[in-house]
Amino acid sequence: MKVATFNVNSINSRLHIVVPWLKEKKPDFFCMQETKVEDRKFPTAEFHRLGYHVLFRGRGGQSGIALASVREPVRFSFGLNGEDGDRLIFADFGNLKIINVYIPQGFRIDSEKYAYKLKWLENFYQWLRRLDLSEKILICGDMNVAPEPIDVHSPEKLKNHVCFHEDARRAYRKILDLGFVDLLRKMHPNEKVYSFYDYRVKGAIEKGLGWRVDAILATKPLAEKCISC
Amino acid sequence: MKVATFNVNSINSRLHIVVPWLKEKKPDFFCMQETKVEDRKFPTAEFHRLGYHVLFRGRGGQSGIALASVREPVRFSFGLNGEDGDRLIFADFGNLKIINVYIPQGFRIDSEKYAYKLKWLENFYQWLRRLDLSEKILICGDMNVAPEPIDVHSPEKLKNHVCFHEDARRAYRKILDLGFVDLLRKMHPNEKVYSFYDYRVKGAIEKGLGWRVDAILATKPLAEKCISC
DNA sequence: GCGGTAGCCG
DNA sequence: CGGCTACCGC
Repeated sequence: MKVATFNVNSINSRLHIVVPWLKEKKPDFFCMQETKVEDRKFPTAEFHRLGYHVLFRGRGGQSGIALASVREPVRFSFGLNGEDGDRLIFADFGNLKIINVYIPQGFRIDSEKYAYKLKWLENFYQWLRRLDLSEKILICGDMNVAPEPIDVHSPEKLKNHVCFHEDARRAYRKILDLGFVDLLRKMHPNEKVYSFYDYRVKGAIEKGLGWRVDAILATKPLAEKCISC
Repeated sequence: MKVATFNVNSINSRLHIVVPWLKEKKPDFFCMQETKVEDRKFPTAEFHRLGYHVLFRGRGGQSGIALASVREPVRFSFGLNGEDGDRLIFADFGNLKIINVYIPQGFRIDSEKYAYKLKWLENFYQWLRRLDLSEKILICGDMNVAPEPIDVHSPEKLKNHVCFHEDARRAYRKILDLGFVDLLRKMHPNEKVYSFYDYRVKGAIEKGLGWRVDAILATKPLAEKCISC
């Protein structure tokens, strides 16, 4: 079984990358964040053509989330208790449950948006607590949190960044401590692996100025089966 | 010798069409109107890469004009007596002079803009009178005038349109009467040939709702040599 | 920098 | 419809 996650920053502007990639890699599950499209403009047909079922929810402009899967989910829901439906998909595939999430970015630590991010993480934590973690559950997505110093290029300089600030990391850690295993880190305990480079930073990729803010988290029964990440 | 004219409606947005077309057709002269780009953002390198010299003048946003040529002009100027430099290029290639023009559209016949268009046509006429029409001279461009009923899809319905109104046609006719031959009409005296379809009109192309408002005019010594248009 | 939005325009 | 000018967000 293969699972992938990608902050697409507009699915319609990224189809030329996503479609060939899916054709080549054929993941069983493909989680997208920041689809930036209202539901009636979602490119459903493109996914169907590739043999995927697809769940999506967006209001256009910002956020928006989607999950493509070879199998059809037996049930699914959007958001945390009905709120913020364009930031979270829960999909139950019977033997596997997938949560695809786009956690708020938070703008600046002195902003309302950061307070909202911290509250969101707490709500998410409370919502996750109800789950039976002896089941096979995945949380995939853009966490907008780099959990450890190894996950950012300059831990000291970035300690007041909303994606590495101690309060966000603590709130995220609380989620991990429920019993979720960060698969990339499990498979590569000491390796610097980045999932995001800011394209406002000139030469970020060449200079290694990256972040690991995207992740796939698994409950222990599932993490044990992970062979590669 | 091959000459082409194209209202590009933003050269930077049209490069993906213009570049392959130039590679395939290799015209000696390529006249562009509505480049909609200020000079420092003009894609000079793209033309140089294709082996063209290029003249351009624009203030960004609207209008803007450019002329690509395999040969370098021996002299050139923009505008009519220094005015409206982003609507006209005069380029002297020694044995051939080319005038690339973007005549004002005029909005509506009851508007200031239409009065300006008529004045522009008169100024253009006065400017052209000074030329020696025994020389080989071309006027290429978006004339924003359909000269004859055959040049619009619905002559009766469009008689109050700024591009077919009698005053604009009369002013344009005065220019032709200086001794310029409309090459398309010379080569195809009775054929409906359109150079423009309004993309706000649904199905305009399929329904034949076109206009011939673009043209290549030649002085008689040059018109005689025309083999195809 | 590059996605999105809106209103303006031919 | 698809350019433009703007602004917003990450």
